[in-house]
Amino acid sequence: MDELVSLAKRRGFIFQSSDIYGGLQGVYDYGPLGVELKNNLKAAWWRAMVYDRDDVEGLDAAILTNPTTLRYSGHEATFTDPLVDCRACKSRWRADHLEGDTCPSCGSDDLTEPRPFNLMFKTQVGPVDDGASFAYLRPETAQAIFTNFKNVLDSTAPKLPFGIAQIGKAFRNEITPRNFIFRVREFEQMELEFFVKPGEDEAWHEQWVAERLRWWSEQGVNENNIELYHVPADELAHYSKATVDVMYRFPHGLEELEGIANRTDFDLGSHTKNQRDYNIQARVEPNKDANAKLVIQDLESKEWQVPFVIEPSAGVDRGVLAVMNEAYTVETLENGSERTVMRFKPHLAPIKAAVLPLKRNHADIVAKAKSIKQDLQSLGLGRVIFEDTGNLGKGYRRHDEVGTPLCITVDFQTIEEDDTVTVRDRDTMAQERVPSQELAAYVVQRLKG
RNA sequence: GCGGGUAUGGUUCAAUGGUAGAACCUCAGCCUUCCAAGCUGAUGAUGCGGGUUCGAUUCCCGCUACCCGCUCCA
Repeated sequence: MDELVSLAKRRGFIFQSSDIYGGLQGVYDYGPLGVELKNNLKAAWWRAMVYDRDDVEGLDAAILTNPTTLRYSGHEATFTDPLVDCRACKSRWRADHLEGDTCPSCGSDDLTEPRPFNLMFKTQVGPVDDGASFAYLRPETAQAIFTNFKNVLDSTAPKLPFGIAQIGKAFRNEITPRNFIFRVREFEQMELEFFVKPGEDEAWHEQWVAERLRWWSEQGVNENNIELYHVPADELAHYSKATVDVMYRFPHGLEELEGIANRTDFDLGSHTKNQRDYNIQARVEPNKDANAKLVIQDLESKEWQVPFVIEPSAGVDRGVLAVMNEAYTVETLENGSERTVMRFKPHLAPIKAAVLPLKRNHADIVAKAKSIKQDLQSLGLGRVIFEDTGNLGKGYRRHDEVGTPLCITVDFQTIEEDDTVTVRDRDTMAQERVPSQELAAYVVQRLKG
């Protein structure tokens, strides 16, 4: 982990946030390469979830959230202050209100450990902080998908099963942020809420677990480093009927990368009005505030029903960490020297290709290299850079370390003889001469692999 | 939140009660230079605040951040 952290900083992937003022616990910034990597990962998710499917729509909702939303979602009840349960009389106390280690009700000392809650960030709305008007920073992106359920239904007229996908920031006042970007207070989620007919939920749940494993594999995450964890009933979140966690072998241990939950009809059932008109199976609090029915009509029975929802919910930052960990390799070369290589899949690589002039002070070579850089950049593949280094070998190693799949070198042969360039492969270090005219097509082809 | 540890250029380390040295990186230049190895030169650091002291990077206290364990679950 230490090596990864120092590489991340040295090469501009990830920095401590507010670094020059001593940092801020559990908050990190993404640097020039980090933002590319993260964007690429999110784009890959969006492509797989939205573009490649015909049954999912996207959404980008606000972070500031009406407290009522989080009351009915159950978060206000479960994300509150640290609580201690008395096993003897089943009473529950705020840990900071206890005097000593005994239950104020029955005197028993058989208490649970304080449960670390109060995870939601609050902020005041409007310029005057009189406490009367506040909002939460969303603790998950999911809730806005539920509260927009009718809007999406009305605007896109989907039929079950269908999903709504969202990528965005979420905030939790973690008691113990730790392990670099693994557990942080400001983080990004990629969440799909996939709505299905009640009764078909379990089959869809299994299908989504399989689909998500396939996707992580496509991102270069070795299946040998993944384990599924079927969350036991007594550990399930308040909304869940069943949850399968995708556990990844992070540098600090086996931990959750993504959770795939069967949230039943809890969320829509909690947020809908006229709850009694529908056969809601989850136990929900009576809702007196919602102004919309979050239901969909069954095409066969014509009945209006609250669908079940399967939620694959992945951490973007955790994904970045996993992908970086997978990519990180140090190998010893034949001449005894070492090189560090980030073996990112090409679609995730922060820099797709680097164009290097053999001599930095040879005007024709430099001009040709810059021209090729512009040509490749215009292909829209992602970031292409002109690498004006004084030493070609150093340039190659530098790009190995940031995971650039291809290095293109302009030399004397290019300008004096046959207008070919060398393309050097990050993983094999093999070189191939390619005519300049064919370079664009060649690069496109290579980056597909 | 509890217990333990750490904090020196971008990175990795060194040193000292008299204000810091290296390697690598970076930058500028030279060399028809394809895998970090040549030459010349340059930038850059004691996390923050307080105390002790003639003087603190060094000793003490507090804070902050990071790491390990408990905890957690995107």
